[in-house]
Amino acid sequence: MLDPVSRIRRFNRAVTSAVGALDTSFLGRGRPLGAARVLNAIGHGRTDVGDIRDYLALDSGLMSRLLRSLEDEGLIETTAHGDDARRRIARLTPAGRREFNAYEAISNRQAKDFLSHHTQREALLAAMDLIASALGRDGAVLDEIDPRSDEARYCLGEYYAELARRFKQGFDVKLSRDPDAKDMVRPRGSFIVAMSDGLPLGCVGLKGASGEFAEIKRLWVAPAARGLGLGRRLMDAAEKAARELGIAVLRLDTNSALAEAGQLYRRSGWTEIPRFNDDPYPDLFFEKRL
Amino acid sequence: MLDPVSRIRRFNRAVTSAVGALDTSFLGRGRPLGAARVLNAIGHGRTDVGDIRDYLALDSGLMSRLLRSLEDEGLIETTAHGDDARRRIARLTPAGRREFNAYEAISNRQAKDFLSHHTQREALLAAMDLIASALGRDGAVLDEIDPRSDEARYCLGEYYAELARRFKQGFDVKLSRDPDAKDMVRPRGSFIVAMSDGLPLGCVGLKGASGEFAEIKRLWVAPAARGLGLGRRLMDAAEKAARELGIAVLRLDTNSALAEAGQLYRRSGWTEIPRFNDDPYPDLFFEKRL
DNA sequence: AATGATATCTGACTAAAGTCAGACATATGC
DNA sequence: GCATATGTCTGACTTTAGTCAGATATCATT
Repeated sequence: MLDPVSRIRRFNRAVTSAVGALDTSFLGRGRPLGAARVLNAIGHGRTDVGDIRDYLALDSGLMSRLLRSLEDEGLIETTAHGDDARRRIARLTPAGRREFNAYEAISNRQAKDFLSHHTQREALLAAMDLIASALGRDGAVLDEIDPRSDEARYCLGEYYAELARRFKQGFDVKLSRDPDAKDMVRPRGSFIVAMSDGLPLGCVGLKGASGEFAEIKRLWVAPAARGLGLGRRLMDAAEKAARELGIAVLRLDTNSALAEAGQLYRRSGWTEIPRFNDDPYPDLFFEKRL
Repeated sequence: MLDPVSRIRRFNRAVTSAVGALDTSFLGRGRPLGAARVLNAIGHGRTDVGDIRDYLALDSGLMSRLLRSLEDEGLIETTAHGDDARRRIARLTPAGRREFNAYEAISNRQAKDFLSHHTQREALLAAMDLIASALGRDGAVLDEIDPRSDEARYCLGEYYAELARRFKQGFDVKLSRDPDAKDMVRPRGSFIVAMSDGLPLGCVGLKGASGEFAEIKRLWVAPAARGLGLGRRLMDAAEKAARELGIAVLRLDTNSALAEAGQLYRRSGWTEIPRFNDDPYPDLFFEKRL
């Protein structure tokens, strides 16, 4: 009764019926599920017909007919792609936008209903994040963004909060050598986030232009996404950016309380070096030559 | 990006594609999904045709045809129900059992694959338990069982472990007034577990025959299932059993460290009374007249 | 300009799922 | 015993999903 496989299968059964309920409620708008799925994909910003076809795993003939039926209903318009007239772009008409909003409202209401019936909301949401990340393990996309953007600031906030929890003496950004955002933007450096379906799951900063070496800063992975190799991917991406910027030597500082991070560095070709700055928080220092 | 509704919807999307993958793998056995679902329902112990129809939400005509096709394949047999000859009972033939096992193997393999790709297994399983319980909130079934059965012993083990965590001074069953199992079996008392799809989610004991009152003991709800009103349901079931056994006065002892429990008692008609035993652990005592 | 690759569309299918009215046998209440 | 309700089955549909072989237009390369 405790065996992991039956626990997973119990989860599968519970979730299958929940998904079925959502599908059924979508039928309430008098449109087959296939057409509703295409409309929703377009509404969520997928405009390229081929892209939608891949995403929904549809046959090209079926896709074409579904598009036609939505067009006949006056919900979408299709135009040729500017660069390549073979490709088609689908867009919602105002009527289509209204219909899409109605589907959104159904989904949102279901989500709210679910939440409102439960007291331990944060635990439930954390569990959902964890599972969504685990299921969509290949789903996280790495993006280079501005370290002052909302997504980046969210990641940094979580990162600082975690340091505060894990360091015995707490953590105060002001006491640490906080890198200037401009040093983490090309051409001097870079800032990379891992996004999964709108949720930031991790980040890393490459702080360049401070002499003979550049630094890796602010490597963070959301608790929900640990154990999926995201830290590795972020580090690889940061190294790649460093190479592109012509950086030859990378350094970083960390704290021995962050054991997973230390392991990751050692396993990916970093070597420990003596202290190279006077920041009060780190007690471990690494270098890697590219 | 942090709003609860989008987090739930991200979870929905992740899970929808996972469910789709399981469905697709079921098609590998050359049978349409509808027939496979019926076969699996029968294999999992649903034998009553009407019950299967409700569970899978099938039209009676469709259901009948699916049964016929499984019968033609030699996988099931149907017979009339003993009490009511209108109702039909479906059972697997040996060939059907083999085919069902093949589907089971597919599900089990998928579950194992999923686990083997992740490092934080316990966290993942705990999250799945939590969500499965939350989604299947009406799914928990209360059963009266022997307090020496595996399910009961599992619940009690979890209960003791939780007390040990929550009491400052720890918890040792041997120091407490551990009720004799025979006092929690009819006709003297009762022991009730809440089972959800094979997983015990909670328990409560009714210890009778010790004089002018009976006692409620060992009320426990699994962390994954808290906030769903299961404690209330268990207490109601225990009171019902007490009434059936002709018990007029119920008492219980608890500890103020278990705040939720105290709240539950107060909200369901129990009144605080002076200490009525010398057990070292409890510091709060309640009574309820039926 | 010719060739081959690519993106989409059309026509002609099949399979699966779902619907509905009515038939039939059996149960239940008076 | 009779009327009514219930559970299952059959026949005759419709709708949705999915498949496949070309047709057509466009792009990239030589």
